[in-house]
Amino acid sequence: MVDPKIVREKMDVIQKSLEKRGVEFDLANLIKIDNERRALIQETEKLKKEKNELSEEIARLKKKGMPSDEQIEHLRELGQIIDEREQRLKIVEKNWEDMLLLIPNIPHSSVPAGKTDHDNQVVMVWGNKPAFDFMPLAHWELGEKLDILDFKRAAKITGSRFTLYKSSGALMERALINFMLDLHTRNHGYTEVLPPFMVNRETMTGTGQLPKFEDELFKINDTDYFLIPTAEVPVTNIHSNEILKEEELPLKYVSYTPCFRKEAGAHGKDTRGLTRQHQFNKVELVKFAHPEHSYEELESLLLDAEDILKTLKIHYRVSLLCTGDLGFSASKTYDIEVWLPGQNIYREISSCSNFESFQARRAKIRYRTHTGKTEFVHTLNGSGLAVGRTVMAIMENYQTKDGSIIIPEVLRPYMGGISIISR
RNA sequence: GGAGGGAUGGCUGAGUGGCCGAAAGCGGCGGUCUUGAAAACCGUUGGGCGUUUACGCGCCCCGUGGGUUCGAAUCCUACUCCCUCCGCCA
Repeated sequence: MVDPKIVREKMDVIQKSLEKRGVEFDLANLIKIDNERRALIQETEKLKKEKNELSEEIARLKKKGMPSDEQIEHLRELGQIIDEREQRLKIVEKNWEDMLLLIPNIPHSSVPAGKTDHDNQVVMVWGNKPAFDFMPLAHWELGEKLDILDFKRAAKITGSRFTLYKSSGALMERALINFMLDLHTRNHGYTEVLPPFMVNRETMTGTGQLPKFEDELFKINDTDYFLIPTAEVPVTNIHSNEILKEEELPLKYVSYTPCFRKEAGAHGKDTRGLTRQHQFNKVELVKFAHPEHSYEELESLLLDAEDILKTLKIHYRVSLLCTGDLGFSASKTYDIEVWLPGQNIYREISSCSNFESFQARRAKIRYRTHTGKTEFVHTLNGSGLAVGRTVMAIMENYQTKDGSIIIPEVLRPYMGGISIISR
């Protein structure tokens, strides 16, 4: 949620932000509702003050003599008027909040203007495309030939966009999860957490998935629980409604979870292989940072995520997302895009964002400053990394002419020492 | 799933209809004392909203929502969560 004070006092800032993002929103109406809301608050509070004073008067009189019937009758009437005002206020307030929750975050000043992902800026490139003296295959071809990925049977079991991993494929997925968790906990100072994979509506609202994106989520029938689309949701909400100590910031968590997404609107896109699934595994990095240091923390978060690909020795580049491609809750986002020689494309494998106080305000995550005040923390997160897409990247980058896959050195201890997957 | 018990400030814990936003203790912070520290003593110590240049003033919050009452932390009600016992179960 954006700061309501900014909406009220610096409407042009919000207006510009909406334009940069290419989002339509009736700001004038929101301001109108806010004014109505505040007028109602002032009116009811004035009445309440009057009521409180009279009430005390009656309490005093009761001790000595009896209060008059007229006074009690007057109070009763006052109470009725207040009830009526409060009911109106409640409606207006709900309306106001509903609208506020639909305003996207304000992009950071360093975010380039742009409309689509074509306007994103490549800010760094690591390594080189591997040279092959044969036509490299896409991972789905390799996976089926090696009998380690079975898309047909997954479709039989559930439906499209699911995968059955087998033998070394399943082993590699599991190995990567452990490798990533170990690297981030041992080398980068993150605390491992294993959260619930279902969350309630309030939690989903805290990180910004609700109310706007309900149609992208899987909801459990007959409950108000949702399957998480990313560990960001449960992990960021670990500290919802809490006041943290300034000196314990930044808090850093790493979490493995499966992720469930409907991917509405992506029909017909990336239908083959592991790229776009309704269920996939991800190791996620989450930080709670001091507002003064959150952009430094974003840079180090990005490096922590990059470290996985560096250690696996896979070529990638980093893009800075433009205003039009930026997610609803984010102020600034870097995408790590891994090279996939079998498909001849770069593909997003991690997205690292600073949400500033946007999620913290929704989820009420605060810290106490040295002066004793409470302020909202800044929340950040990034994939470290998407596991299925990492399997995909290893398969395509480490393939050999005969269709085998060499296991990256660092992964071998996690895979029982094997160095190659072949038929 | 069945039967009971409970939810109060950072923590422990009083409070069963009217200066209770809440006693007391612990913890935290500031101070006195001390070369320094401890102990002791004194003071201070929740959050949100509205208004205000500011000092301040006002309103709301005792798990959450509704209700009774002139007045609710206190009474009623629904829900949520926690604890104990029984059943079931990985």
